Amino acid sequence: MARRRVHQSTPENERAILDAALSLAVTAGYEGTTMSEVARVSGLPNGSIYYHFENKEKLFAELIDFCFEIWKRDHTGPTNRDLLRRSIAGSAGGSSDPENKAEAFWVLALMFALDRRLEGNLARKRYLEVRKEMFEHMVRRIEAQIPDEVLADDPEFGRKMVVLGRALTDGFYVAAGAGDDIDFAELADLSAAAIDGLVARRAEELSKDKNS
Amino acid sequence: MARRRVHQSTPENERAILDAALSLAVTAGYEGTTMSEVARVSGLPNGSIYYHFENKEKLFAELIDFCFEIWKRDHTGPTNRDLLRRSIAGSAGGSSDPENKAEAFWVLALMFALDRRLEGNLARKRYLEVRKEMFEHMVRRIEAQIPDEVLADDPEFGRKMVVLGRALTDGFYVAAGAGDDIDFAELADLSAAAIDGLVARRAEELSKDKNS
DNA sequence: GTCTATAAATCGATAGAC
DNA sequence: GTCTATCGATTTATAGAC
Repeated sequence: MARRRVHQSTPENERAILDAALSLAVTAGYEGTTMSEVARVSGLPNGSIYYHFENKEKLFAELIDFCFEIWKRDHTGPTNRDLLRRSIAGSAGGSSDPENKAEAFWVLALMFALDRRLEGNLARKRYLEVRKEMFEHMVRRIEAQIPDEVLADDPEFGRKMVVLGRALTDGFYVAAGAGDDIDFAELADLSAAAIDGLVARRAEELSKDKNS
Repeated sequence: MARRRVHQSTPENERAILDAALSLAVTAGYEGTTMSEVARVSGLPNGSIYYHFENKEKLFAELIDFCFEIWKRDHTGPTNRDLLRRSIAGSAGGSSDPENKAEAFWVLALMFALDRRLEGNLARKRYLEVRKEMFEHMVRRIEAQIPDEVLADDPEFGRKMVVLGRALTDGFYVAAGAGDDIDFAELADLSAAAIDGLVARRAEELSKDKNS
């Protein structure tokens, strides 16, 4: 028999609730995920959910934070030259890998972005903040790969490339959700090549201007 | 006093119901749009909705068809060289132009694509069919703009470009929904340039291979 | 065909025993 | 802290008068 500590706060149960909420929300979204189902999947009774989390909004707000921490951990390695390729390729595995929290999170996030009836909802507000943090995070990473002359000419160029990259990533998650018949690995390469091409072309134009 | 015809089937009411459903669904999605609200906005009582449409699923399935017809009408002009640019630029005006049915439709469509709990839902099934038709429609249009040598070398190249273009369009609608601070017109140009660059590069590679 | 009233099911949330 | 039972609000859909 394993020892069991009795008089103690049990964050394990909160983890179980968050895990249950995530796995459900990925396929059903915010409004489609009911607190009863969260209770059932987590193995806890209905009332316990409301003991650990004040209400549905706050549960999902904490879920956003919970997932963002995982995302940051997965996207902070010092050596990673093709974030975009990885993100897009990851969109394909929505249903195949249930343990891939980062990808699961992204689908939930898209629903929060689109559902404008959730205006004012605490969880949606938290996601929009996280979305901005993710954006700045990726701007810092991509600017290191852009020639200095390009950034000197247009300091916003890196941000624009991130906007493009995020649109592509979001779009491929939509495609995965719609069940489009796509070779995600190949399209991820094409996407990366398309953005690299824009950077190269801009650098080329600038060097031409200088020599004239 | 205007004349009023009494004993007659009234498709005007069905139009009013479809219009009401669309304007609501754009901001609230499928599940967020209630039949009571549709009734209220359309000006008809609750029961009349169910007289004209069998149930919620069939109402939305017909709404998809209704919007697709508008979309086809707007995207079939013989002279239109930059579909992608227009689509992306249009994503910005989600809230500004309430009469822009084509753009409104796109947002509703994204929700149908993402909400996997609607598996088996008639309206979602209809959208996925329409999504395929839209895809083929755009493939035909883009292949006319791709050099023959490229298509001879890779007959699927046009389809891949449409996949990229659609991902970008979908992604920018997500960005608009999230309220991202973006110059959509400029990003639309960059997107078009990115895809044009891929085509040009492929054509360049092929002509180089031939001369070796 | 139009409209009211309401049924049947489900949701988020709470009360209170243990 | 855990669990059951249930409230009150909301949703889709129907029944039936007009």
